[in-house]
Amino acid sequence: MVKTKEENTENKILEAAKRIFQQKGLFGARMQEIADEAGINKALLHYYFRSKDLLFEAVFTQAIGMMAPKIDNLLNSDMPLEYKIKHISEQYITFLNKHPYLPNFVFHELNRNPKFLEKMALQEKLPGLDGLKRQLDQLIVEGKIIPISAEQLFINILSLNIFPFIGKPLLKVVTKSSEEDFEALIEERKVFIADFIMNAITVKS
Amino acid sequence: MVKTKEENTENKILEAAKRIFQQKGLFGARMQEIADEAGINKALLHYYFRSKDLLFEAVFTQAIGMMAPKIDNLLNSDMPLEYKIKHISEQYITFLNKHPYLPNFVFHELNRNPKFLEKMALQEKLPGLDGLKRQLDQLIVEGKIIPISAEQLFINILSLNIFPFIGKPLLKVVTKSSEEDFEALIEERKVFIADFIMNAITVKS
DNA sequence: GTCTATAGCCAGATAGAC
DNA sequence: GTCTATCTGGCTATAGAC
Repeated sequence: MVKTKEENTENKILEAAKRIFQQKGLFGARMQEIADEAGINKALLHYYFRSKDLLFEAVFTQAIGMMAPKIDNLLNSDMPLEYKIKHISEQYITFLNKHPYLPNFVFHELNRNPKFLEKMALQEKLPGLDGLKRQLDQLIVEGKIIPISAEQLFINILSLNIFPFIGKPLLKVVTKSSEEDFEALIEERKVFIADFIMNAITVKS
Repeated sequence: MVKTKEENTENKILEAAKRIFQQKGLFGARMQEIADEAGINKALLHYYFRSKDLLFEAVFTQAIGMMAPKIDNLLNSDMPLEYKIKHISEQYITFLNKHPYLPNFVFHELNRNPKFLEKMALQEKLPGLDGLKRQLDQLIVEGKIIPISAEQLFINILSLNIFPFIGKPLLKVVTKSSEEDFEALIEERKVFIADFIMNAITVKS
């Protein structure tokens, strides 16, 4: 009987490293801390991943890999625009609720070291805007939505979905929300964001 | 003749520390690096600020102090809502263009250590949503805007203005923008964001 | 106030037994 | 594969001359 994925050491380390790196960043994390979290000792970390940098890279690559497909889905599926916008927020927010540290982690490290994006050959993996652009042009010609650039709409969709997770500490204070209040606000956004965007771009008859 | 603000040592250190901390974060920054940037030696940093933590705190407090008044302006000035929304983006984006590392820095550190917000007694300095709420209620009753919660509108305004600066590395790649292209996109948003929001909340006659 | 030199600590990495 | 013990370098912080 082979060990399950959760039980083997390499995976235990990755899971522990994920938790620690995502909360503290590359420089804030300690190898000892990760070892403790994984229930093993420091030497084993180096046995499996050679160095802190390489362990970090493994965690970071996996994190990007979790966020990218969701974006691709928004941009390049064949569903109608309204359907996609109505469902992207629900999917994305549900996903981020399970991984609340992810946006802060990914964007902080990307800003610190943008060459991650090139280095990992993500240009080829990351989707472009061509699909969305075609879809928008069509709807604009039909007079169904106002003229809007795919770039700006895309930036808005991502902003509205992701920023609340990054800005949570500040937003909680300004909106005077308890933890439960804020969770409710986020939950509400699963439909609120889509309505807001559709209102903004739909041509009223 | 007294030294100008820019020339005195304490201020040279603060400016240098700001640049380094904002790019690398508390743990990524090195005291030696800050000393070099300020054109002095490490010992002087400790002479003026005692420790790395205290120097960091000085920089961070100042950073928060730069962002908060802009938010207060949005929430608690007496101007009409449409005027405020139309001008907040222009002001905020102009400001962030001059301090592009600020959002990433502030929100990363707030997530790492949310007690900064309480510790600095910012609850009293940070504005609440009461003013905006009253303004919205009035407009809703008059039938000029759709029913919308002040909390959600506030989160949206902040998201649309701030996120592009945090997400820049990713957004540049996905939108296939050069540095100049992306700057143009941001510039465009000074008016685009306001139009987008007003479209979303205005009741069409 | 500003400098050089150094103390003291801590974290990443390795050696080597089992 | 997994452990304990240890090396090594680098970083914050301080001592002390000027």
